[in-house]
Amino acid sequence: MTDESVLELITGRQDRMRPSERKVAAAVLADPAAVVHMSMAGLADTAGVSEPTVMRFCTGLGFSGFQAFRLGLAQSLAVGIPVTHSAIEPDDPVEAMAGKIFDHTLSSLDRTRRSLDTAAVAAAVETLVRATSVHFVGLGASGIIAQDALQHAVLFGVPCTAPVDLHQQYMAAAMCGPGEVVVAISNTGRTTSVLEVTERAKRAGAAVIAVTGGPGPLADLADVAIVLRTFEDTDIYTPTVSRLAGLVLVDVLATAVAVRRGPAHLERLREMKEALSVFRGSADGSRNVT
Amino acid sequence: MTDESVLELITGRQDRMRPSERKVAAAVLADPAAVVHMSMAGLADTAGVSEPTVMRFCTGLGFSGFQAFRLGLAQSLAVGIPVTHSAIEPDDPVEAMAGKIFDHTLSSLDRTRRSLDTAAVAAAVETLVRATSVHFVGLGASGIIAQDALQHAVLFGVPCTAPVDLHQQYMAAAMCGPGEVVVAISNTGRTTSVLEVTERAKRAGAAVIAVTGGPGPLADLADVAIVLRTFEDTDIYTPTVSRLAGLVLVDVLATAVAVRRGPAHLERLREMKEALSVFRGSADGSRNVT
DNA sequence: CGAATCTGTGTAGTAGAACTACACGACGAT
DNA sequence: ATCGTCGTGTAGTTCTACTACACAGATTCG
Repeated sequence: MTDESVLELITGRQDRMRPSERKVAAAVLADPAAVVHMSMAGLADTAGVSEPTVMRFCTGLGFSGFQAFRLGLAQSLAVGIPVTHSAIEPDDPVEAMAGKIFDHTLSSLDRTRRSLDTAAVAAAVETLVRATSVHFVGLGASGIIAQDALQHAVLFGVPCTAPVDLHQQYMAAAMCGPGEVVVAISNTGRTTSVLEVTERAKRAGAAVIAVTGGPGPLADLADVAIVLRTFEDTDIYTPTVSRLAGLVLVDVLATAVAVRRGPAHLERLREMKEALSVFRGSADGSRNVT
Repeated sequence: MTDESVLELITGRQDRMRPSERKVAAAVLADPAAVVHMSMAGLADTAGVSEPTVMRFCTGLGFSGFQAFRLGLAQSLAVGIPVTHSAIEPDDPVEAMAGKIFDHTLSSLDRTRRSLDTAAVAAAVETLVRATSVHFVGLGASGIIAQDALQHAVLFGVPCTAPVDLHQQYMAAAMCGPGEVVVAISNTGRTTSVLEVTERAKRAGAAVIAVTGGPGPLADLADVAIVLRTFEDTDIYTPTVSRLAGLVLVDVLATAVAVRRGPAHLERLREMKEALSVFRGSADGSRNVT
């Protein structure tokens, strides 16, 4: 599993390619979905080159042959074409926009999955398991992630907070003692307020887990830094995928910690989930999300 | 694009299959990743049947042949194997759990994408464009979606609210007038409090958009019902994907509405995003998410 | 400035793959 | 008990991916 999609790979290398291979690249980029169902001869024909050229194109990309290339391309497409390759146009109908946004989200989460540093995640889990209490801090979209993490508090098994107010965040950080953990969330990793809160928490003796979109001040500051790589939000139309990646990470952390806490803890959770069904009219207690 | 993954398709049909085809199904289900790189002869061999049987298996599933089947399988796998087919075990290492949760999330969002009723989304956009103000209501995980929607309020271009408190939600609903829109979010679609709020909003003359995980009381009540199909959360280990699907939908609605509001509105948005950079130490104004 | 080499491309051939027509055996029905 | 049908494997065919080789153009070195 590489951390780059086939489409990215082609785009990146096409200027280093030989002229005729570049023709193939153009043909693939023009209509990737069609290429998936083509034979080698078909692609060679539409690109206006010979079959061996297509073959060289595939091997040059690192694939063992045309078959492997086609398979890889199919997988990249399944996960969705990022908006980098199909931007959202103002006059798109709603269906097209929905499709593009879902595609972009999926491919972006796919990148996060591929580039995720599992060792860092494991370290974070270890830290959280040892924690006596956990504080989630973040502003804006990252604040949403913090609030969502709080909803999973029962899974973490220790008292959790996620103050929405910045001052309250700072107060919580300042009152931290050893054994407490602060999870600082910021996609940019350079939101000054969050950095200040984090610094204060460290000084107070708390362990800091940073959740960020890339290296930066926040990651440097933290004891454990989890980087969530997504496709950058360059355009105004571009949906903000970073918060989704954050939520998935919350899922991972919460379940991993819950599992580590042992079967007794899980049993209590199950009972709690069943009890939640009183808020619903039907007696269907198997569902667990409102 | 069908709304079922290949793995689901096989699982669903395997009891209606002929004995030898069932062998093939078992072989595929046992190690789908390996099958992707097999030849027809290879699969026939590991399943203990002849090549034409494999062929019949593929055509029986609705594929034109083995090639098409293998391609479809590859795409299903790229999107991730849902936990239905690879459950989370308590003694999984963190890396495995992270992988499975990401896989499950991706495949679940893929299902949402495939089964999304774009006509309903278009209708919702239409309703929102006409709105004089919008209120988002929901509790628990769905409350998170409401809060996230509020973060996109600027995109909607009209005053938005998303009260966290249930009573405040009810009050907002009761004070609605014609032209106002209530977006009611509930994955189960049967959370009684949310139903009450929604009913009250309708009586007050507001248009109601329901965001729910399936048909039910809430969907019946709404003027426009958007159903987000995900993989059901049956297990306690299972991550809760419904909120992610909700967030993506929020993205879709927000961008679609913003685009519909015209270029002047978009220009104001761009300026606002640039202004947001003052909260960051660096002068990097191109990023837009904290 | 010319010859040699090397890079880039297409041609021809081959092994193997996917797909198809057919035949055999087993089971159920009349 | 025999006929028919359903399920399965065998043998053959076509088309596919892949490979070895040869030619043309550019480049470089004598």
